[in-house]
Amino acid sequence: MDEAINITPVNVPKAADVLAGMLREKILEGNIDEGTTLPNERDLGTQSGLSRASVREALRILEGEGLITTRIGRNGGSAVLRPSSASIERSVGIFIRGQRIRLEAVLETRSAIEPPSARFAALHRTDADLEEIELAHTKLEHASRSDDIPAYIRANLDWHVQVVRASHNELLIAFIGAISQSVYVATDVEGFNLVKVRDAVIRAHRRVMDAIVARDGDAAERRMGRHVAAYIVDVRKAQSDDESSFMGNQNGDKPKET
Amino acid sequence: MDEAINITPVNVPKAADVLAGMLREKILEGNIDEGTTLPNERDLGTQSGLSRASVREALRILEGEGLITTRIGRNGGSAVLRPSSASIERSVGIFIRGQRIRLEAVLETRSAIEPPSARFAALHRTDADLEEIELAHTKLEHASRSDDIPAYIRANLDWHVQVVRASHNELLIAFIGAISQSVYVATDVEGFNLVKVRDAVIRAHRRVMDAIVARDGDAAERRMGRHVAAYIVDVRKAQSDDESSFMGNQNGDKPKET
DNA sequence: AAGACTTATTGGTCTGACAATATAATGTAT
DNA sequence: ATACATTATATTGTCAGACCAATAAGTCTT
Repeated sequence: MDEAINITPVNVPKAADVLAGMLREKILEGNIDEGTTLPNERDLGTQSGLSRASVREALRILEGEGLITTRIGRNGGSAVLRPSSASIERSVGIFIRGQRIRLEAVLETRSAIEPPSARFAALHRTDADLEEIELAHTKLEHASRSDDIPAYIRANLDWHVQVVRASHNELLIAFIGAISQSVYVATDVEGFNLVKVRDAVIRAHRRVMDAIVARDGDAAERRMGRHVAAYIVDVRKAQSDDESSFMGNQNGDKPKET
Repeated sequence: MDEAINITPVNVPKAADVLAGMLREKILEGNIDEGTTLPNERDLGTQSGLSRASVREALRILEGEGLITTRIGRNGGSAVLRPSSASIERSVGIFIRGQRIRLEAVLETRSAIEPPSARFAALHRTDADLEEIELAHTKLEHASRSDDIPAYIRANLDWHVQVVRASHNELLIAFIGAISQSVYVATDVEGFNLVKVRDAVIRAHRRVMDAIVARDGDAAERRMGRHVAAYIVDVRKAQSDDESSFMGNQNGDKPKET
């Protein structure tokens, strides 16, 4: 009896899942131009033999995956989309909040990704990339001089994103973008964005940029590594009184103002 | 007239989106234990004032985000789930396929993430982590000795995943898991898994493991960096005849057999 | 030619019903 | 009393059909 029928657990996929899977494959196959609209919901129903309700559930799934966008009205419908990093950013954000990822771990992840990204930026950059990075740096300096802390934090974040963009590695860009929102929350803490710290940040950025301009990958990686390491130390110092610093809350939950 | 009413584009969220958003917040808030079931669809309908169809669309969205799982039957319903890395893996997979990310970029991403992960592994590892890594290494050696290439590739991949797991950084673990599938496809190429290469891989792994055992972060990062760099060179060499090597196809699309 | 009106197409939502399924409750035989 | 078969029930899965809402194409008027 050891070689009995022995079937696997019964597989009962839902109609909407099946249809979503079929459409997903068709889209990822790549033979459909972006912007092309799928048949309308009623036609999809008759073609697939499903009700409109099931078709709509399938479309909601695909919409959630960032594969289509749906517009109302005449000439509306579900248009095919090239999946962007937005979907990665969303799932990473949910993961961080839902798993209560420690702030420390988010910064650690950034400190892992950015130095090699800086290396690739130095190796693969174009002149246009340099302009973007310089522009972000100028905005950072300006925000720092005018003591506009929120603008400073945003500009700081943007500079880092621009550097990674210069790597021309879409996955690294997506990963950095995904954790940026959390890093933003993390660095919005009292006593962290003091003038002294800000000046050090600006000088460190300058050194990294020099290496990228010179296409010196080793130096770019090394300098960026030191920079983000110092960053972590400063953040840790600035919030040492806040013990339970996980990322479960969307609000800033910054320490009390004194 | 420069300061007219000037409203932003009209905001017309769909009923299902609104409900999904409310439920998402409630879940991520964290006050609901995993496994708790939401009210059934009809109750959700009456409570929210929406039809069951809209409620179901909302639930499909949440299901896609990995926040709930829905079971049929009495005592069924939608149970709250802790979001796992599975959702990240799915969105990254879609991104890689849909954006036609170059194979080169996937390997490059891995070569960026793994060396710092090895450093963290050396710093944060437990003895249990070491056992897992050793186990994976033993399997790798065995597969190599028995010339079981598929098993060898899987074991190789698993070893790398185990090292990153030892870093105890959930985000890095999720990222590596997400690109592992693509790396698997990438490394399943003719002429890459020769005995000579396999022996070098095993020796390199040994050196990385020694550093992790010794809690030597610098050495672990350096050795892992050299290892994955050599990896890329070997892959590039083995598939130099295949020009259009992007990740748009789920099948192996390995070079023709000679 | 410009603007106002009409109409057609499409997604958005609701209602109500029935089918499928998994568990709970109940009954029955040992 | 316990093991097992049967029935009842709660819940999701699916469908059909209708109407509303938004948008753009078509048409008419001036």
